[in-house]
Parts: sequence; C-alpha cells; structure tokens
Amino acid sequence: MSNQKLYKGSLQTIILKLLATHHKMYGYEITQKVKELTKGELQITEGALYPALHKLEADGLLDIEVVKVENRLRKYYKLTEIGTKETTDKLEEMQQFLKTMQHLVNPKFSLE
Amino acid sequence: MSNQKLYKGSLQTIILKLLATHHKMYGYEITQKVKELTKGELQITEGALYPALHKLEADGLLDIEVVKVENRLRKYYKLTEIGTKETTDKLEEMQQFLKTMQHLVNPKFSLE
DNA sequence: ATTTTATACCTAAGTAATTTAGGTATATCT
DNA sequence: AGATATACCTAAATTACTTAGGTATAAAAT
Repeated sequence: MSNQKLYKGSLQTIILKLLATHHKMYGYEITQKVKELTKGELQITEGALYPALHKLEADGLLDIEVVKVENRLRKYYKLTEIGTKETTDKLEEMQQFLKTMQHLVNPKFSLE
Repeated sequence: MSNQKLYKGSLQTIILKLLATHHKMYGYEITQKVKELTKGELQITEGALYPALHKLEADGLLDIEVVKVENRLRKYYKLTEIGTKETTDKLEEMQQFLKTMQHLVNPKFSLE
C-alpha cells in the first residue's frame, strides 16, 4: 500500500458516504467494509478512524447510539440532517477532485 | 477551493507527470500550467512547490539547469532516469487510487 | 512618477490529518 | 494456552502542506 498517502484528506468523505449508504454503522464495521469494498487496497487505521468519528460527531454531522452486543460495546453512528447535507457537498467536491486529477494524469491529455 | 485538502499527497505525482509530458519546466511555469490545466481548480502554492522540487532533486528524481532569461533566474527541472521510472510507478498508483475512490464514492459509476 | 501586478526564486513557523504504537476487554478459534 | 478476531480508545510523532513572510527585476496601471 505505497499509495496510502493519496488517501490523505478523503477519510471524512469516505465515512460520510458509507453512512449515507448503510444508514447506521459502527467503527470497526467501517474499517472492515472499506477493506472489503476496496479489496484490501485501503486499510483505514483505527488511530485515524476513531478521532475522525469523534470530530464528525462533535461537529454535529453524526449521531451516536451505544448498543451492547454479546457483552461487547458497539457505537453506532448515523448521519444527522446537517451531516446528510454535508455529505452531498463533500461528494460533489470529491467528484470534482477525481475529475480534475484524472484530467491531470491521464495520458490522453499528454500533449497539452 | 474548499476541496484543496483532497490534493494532499498528490503534488509529487503532479509535478512528475508534468515533467514527463513537457520534458523541461521551471517552478513558476509549473504553478501556471497547473492553474491553466485545471481551470483554476487547483492552485499550487509556492510554499508547497519549491520544497517539493528540492526534495525530488535531492532524491535523484530531477536534474536542474539554471538559465538567465531577461535578467531573471530560471531553474529548469527535468526527469532523471530514476525519475522517469518513479513517474511510471506513481502514475500507476494514482490511477489505482482514482479507480478505488471512484468505486467507493459511487459504485454505480465505477470505472471498472 | 509611483504604485501595482507579473515574473521568478526562496524559507520558516504553524496546522491538521494522519501513522505509529501503544492500551483495555471479551469471544472464538487452534 | 495462546493466537486471532471483535470492539473500543488515546497520545506522541510524522508529514505534507498552508500561511506569511522575504528578495529582486520587468511591465503595466494609476
């Protein structure tokens, strides 16, 4: 995973997108889902994930619901109304970014 | 440019790609070219660019050629042999990253 | 004539998202 | 019994960047 640093700055967007799609997820589940969806290409570390979740919650984008499952704690996160709005914005920014980067590095445009 | 932070980690790749395409460029030219290619979407700051160029040179990926034009200095950079190789690798990593991110944020329209 | 903008280089302090490297605890597999 | 998987967490270090300066020449605007 030598290109892990390219993912810098996209963690919040990834979390928000997952919560928009799956409605309700807990931290560990997010790490596993990302690993699964990216076929191991992206491994979200817990040292990055948990502080990010706490910040999103502190910023009012996420709501929390603590559940005890098989004697273990789970903290389910879901989007607030503000979080849903912010997700739309961040996904648009991401699409714009991906389009721009594709344009910059795509060999098709190599003669510019 | 609220999504500037998404570009974190991609500066080296952008520089290398430009030098692969244009063979020889100087710092100021790179900032202008990126602004032009991205229609202002991405503004490389000089505080980021010059240290990045110095690092790429120190790492042996770039060669330098100083030229005096109209009484002003220009430092032209071009890829070394190692730099050319590294560019290929970094562009592959970037393509993989873009594909993965596209898939993550919009599985419906995956590039696959 | 003088100020501003454009060209062209640079550095250093501060910021923030991460990595690294720990920690706690329960359940399951070998 | 020990390793792996589940499930949470934090704090110091790293790092790529932003911010905010600096020097200097040439051209354009006021």
